[in-house]
Amino acid sequence: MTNGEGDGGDRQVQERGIGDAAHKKSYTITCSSTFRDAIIGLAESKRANVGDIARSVVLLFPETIIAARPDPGEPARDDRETVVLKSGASAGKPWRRKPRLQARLAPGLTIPFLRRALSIALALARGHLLLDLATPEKNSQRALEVTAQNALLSARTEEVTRLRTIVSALSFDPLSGGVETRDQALFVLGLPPGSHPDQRVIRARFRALATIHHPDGEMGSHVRMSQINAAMEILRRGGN
DNA sequence: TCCCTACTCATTTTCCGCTG
DNA sequence: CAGCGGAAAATGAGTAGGGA
Repeated sequence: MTNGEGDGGDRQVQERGIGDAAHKKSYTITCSSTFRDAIIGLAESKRANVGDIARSVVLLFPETIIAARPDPGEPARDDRETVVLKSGASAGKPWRRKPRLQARLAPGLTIPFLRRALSIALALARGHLLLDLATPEKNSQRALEVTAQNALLSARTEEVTRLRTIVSALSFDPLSGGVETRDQALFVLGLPPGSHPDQRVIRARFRALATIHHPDGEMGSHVRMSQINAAMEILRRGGN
């Protein structure tokens, strides 16, 4: 594998703010097999990975909220997974070890803290925190969970507002007279006027824009979506 | 416009050193 | 000495840039 010492490309990645491997650490999170399976299942259902889930909770929730969560804990003494090496000098040899999750995250975190963060993600996914929203005064644990939920909602609202601003700034201005010509259709789809993109490109562009501007979406715009549909219709009729 | 190359990052697999 | 855990190595996916 490459060693991450690239020059130009590395600079570009850092400038885009994607991050760099040197400032991440690989964590081995030992946990019960039940907890491990639940987190993996959650990750698969969300089309994410364990690192994404842990990162989301760590970013969105105050440290005190995560620390206040009960630690799901280490696996029981008889709770072990067997791993059989598939290659190398020890191929075929079975290894018994504690069930684990692995993730690459920023350094400075502890395993119990990450287990707590993942348990919050699990509780959210199962709707446990939402249930507690209705009865915040019942006890302090529930109050903590409501605070956590509110923190999540607040951060999410902020993010949506920010994304709306970005999408609005980057999107086409709706045409006052609607979409009537081929050039106008190309403009709406963000394609150069006079160009002749094939249907594959047009469909791909339509799908990308529809994902952003569909009225049911968080960034939705009924006017833009109507003009995107009209543009698609013109380019489809016109053939290419 | 397409393809190839170079690169980063995430995930999976493996191994080595520590501990009981 | 075997089990265990941390982390390195291997592998795969994704993306940008440049040249044909």
